[in-house]
Amino acid sequence: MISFILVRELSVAIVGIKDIATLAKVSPATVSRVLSSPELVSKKTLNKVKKIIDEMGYRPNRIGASLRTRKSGNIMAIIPDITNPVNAGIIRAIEQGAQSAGYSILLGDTQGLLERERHYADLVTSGQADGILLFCSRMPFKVDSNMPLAGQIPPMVNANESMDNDEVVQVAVDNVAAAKTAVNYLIGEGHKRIAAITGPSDIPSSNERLQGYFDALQEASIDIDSDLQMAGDYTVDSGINCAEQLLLLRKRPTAIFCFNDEMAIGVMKLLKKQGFLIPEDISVMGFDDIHYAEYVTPALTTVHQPLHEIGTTCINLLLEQLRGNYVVPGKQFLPFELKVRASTGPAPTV
Amino acid sequence: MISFILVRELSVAIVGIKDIATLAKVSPATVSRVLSSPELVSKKTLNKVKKIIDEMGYRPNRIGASLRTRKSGNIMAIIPDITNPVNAGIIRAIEQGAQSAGYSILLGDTQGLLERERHYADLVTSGQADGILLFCSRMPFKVDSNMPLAGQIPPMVNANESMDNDEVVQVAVDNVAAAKTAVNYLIGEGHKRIAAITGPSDIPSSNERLQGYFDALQEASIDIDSDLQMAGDYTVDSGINCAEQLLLLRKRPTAIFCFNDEMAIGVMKLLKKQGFLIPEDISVMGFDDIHYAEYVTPALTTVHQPLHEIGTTCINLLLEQLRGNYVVPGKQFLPFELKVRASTGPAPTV
DNA sequence: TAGTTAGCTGAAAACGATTTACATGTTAAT
DNA sequence: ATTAACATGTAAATCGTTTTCAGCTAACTA
Repeated sequence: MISFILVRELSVAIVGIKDIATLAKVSPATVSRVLSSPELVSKKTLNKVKKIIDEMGYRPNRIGASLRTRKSGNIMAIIPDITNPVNAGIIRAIEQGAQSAGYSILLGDTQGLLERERHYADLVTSGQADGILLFCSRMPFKVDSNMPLAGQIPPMVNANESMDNDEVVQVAVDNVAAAKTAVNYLIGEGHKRIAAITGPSDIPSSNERLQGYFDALQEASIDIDSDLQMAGDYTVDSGINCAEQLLLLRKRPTAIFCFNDEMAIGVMKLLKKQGFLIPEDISVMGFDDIHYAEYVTPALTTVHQPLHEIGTTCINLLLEQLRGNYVVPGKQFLPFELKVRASTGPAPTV
Repeated sequence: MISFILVRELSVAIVGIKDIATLAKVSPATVSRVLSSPELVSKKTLNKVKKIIDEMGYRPNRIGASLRTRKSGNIMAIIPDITNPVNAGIIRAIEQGAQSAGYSILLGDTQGLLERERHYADLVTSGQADGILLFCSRMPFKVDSNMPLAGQIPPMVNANESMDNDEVVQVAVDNVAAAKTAVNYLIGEGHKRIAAITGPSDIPSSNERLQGYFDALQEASIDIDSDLQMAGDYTVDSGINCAEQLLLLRKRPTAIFCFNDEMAIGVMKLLKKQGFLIPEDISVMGFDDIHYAEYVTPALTTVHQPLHEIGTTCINLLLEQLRGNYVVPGKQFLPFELKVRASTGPAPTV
């Protein structure tokens, strides 16, 4: 218990730029230049200083530097749920890109609470982060909608969600096109009664998927039956509940399109429990293509999202902004892919 | 492109403690006190200053404060893979605990690379973080093993892994006991040929589980057959590969104990593909109890790890250290639970 | 009334780097 | 030999806080 304060003084933080300067018999400024603009200092002093730095194991204090340069070297990632494999996959790619550009990721799991989104967004206001990666759909800043957005918010990119503000740069899959593709495939298999289990109604990406669902049905001249639309909340349990409701219907659907894989897994669980055959009785389609979609039984047909690509695109667009370069705002779409597996098939002929 | 520098100057960063002080006609010191020790300032000035702070939307610059206080308010989480649901689950709990204590989590995904572990550990040396949550088993610092560890490393807790250094505080499930429980259960079901698919041999927790496996067999006087131990790498694919090898054996196992659920899922996939019945022909046991274990078919019997509890315990022990309090080093075990589902059953009677 | 105390407040010195402006030393050109 | 140009180095200001120390006022005690 001789205490960490002591410890840190002694073994870690004691050596500063001034100490190095003294030991190398140069000024602190020279040491600083050795580290950040070595081309400005003579070979001889460069080596001399570098050697001392090595010997002493000197690490420049980032806080001191940040204060002066007004750059923290951190990027704030604001995420509703890090436990969600889609988010985790994207984050992983982001983290890689950030680290190789010398940035660190600050992780903020908000549990969907606006309050916490705001809190984390404030970290950039307070200098702890230089930019934001936002995985939710709400603007975490108070903005004056009469003024151009660019002047009001820090560098930011909206990842894998949609905001209704066209002035923010957004990276995601084209949800309406993707959902439409999925439903078209089901229609192609002869399905006419296709149910949709959506996400929460306040989540734009869910509404976009719903739009794609409508579009596909409309183009195929299939009547839209509102009994076939159920609102889930992206959890397995909600998939189970919604499926229950659907099975109670007088005219059951022959296919169920779930707006994420979790709910699809729930749906399959219930269907199997009730003795339904998948896909012979009812086809099940997911969305996301999480890792496990492939391993449930039957393997889940779903829409693949390119998580790694989404992540790298996000971080690149953010880094570009952080470099002070202009990035054209608006949605940037990445390609999705329909993964046809065993959970979908032709509509029953009865 | 009129640039963020401009932007930030104008709309965000311009108001500092001095501005508030000037406006409120007090000294910066008083403003600081209003924020951090309001009991030291009179009601009247308190209100006056608070009002100005509100009006101006002033947020203290954390970097400036950090420089002075030598506390960054950050905790470094060093994780081999954030995509792993076990890690993600723990992190989520940690993040909550950290945030309510006023700390932010810096996320470092190392992809298992020592170099990156070191890099992230260095962030505390450079003042960017005050403590470390380590999800791997290697010490990311050079330490002199002749000296007590306490003086050489910053506040740190080892999460869900094992380090062979008893001086570091560690939080996890008792892997040997857990594995032993799992294998005992299989033995109780009449299995005698029980295979083990381990993790990488350089991962302590995997070796601990192997030890538990040995212990259980030994106590039941079952001969240990080295053909039945396969080294996987915690991926679904390695589960598939190992299962393949096991099926090629002249005397096949009647149960397969996988050291994580991913590999168990792979094993089940292969078994089903080859027409084996689970658990009638072969029982499959996992470890971790990830979210999806419940939803594969048949539902996976596995060892449940209390992720949330592990997370909160980790963060609490770290916070305790950060407060300067002594924390007794060594392993702290959290209770596991055997979840018996459908993938295991009595040994075939042949 | 004088002296003490308690309660507030302010001035100024940190914290550890970067960076500007300037000084020195060296070389090359006239 | 003088000067200009350049290479190299230094001193000092700066970033935005916190915190120590001292000072002031008002209230209380003797």
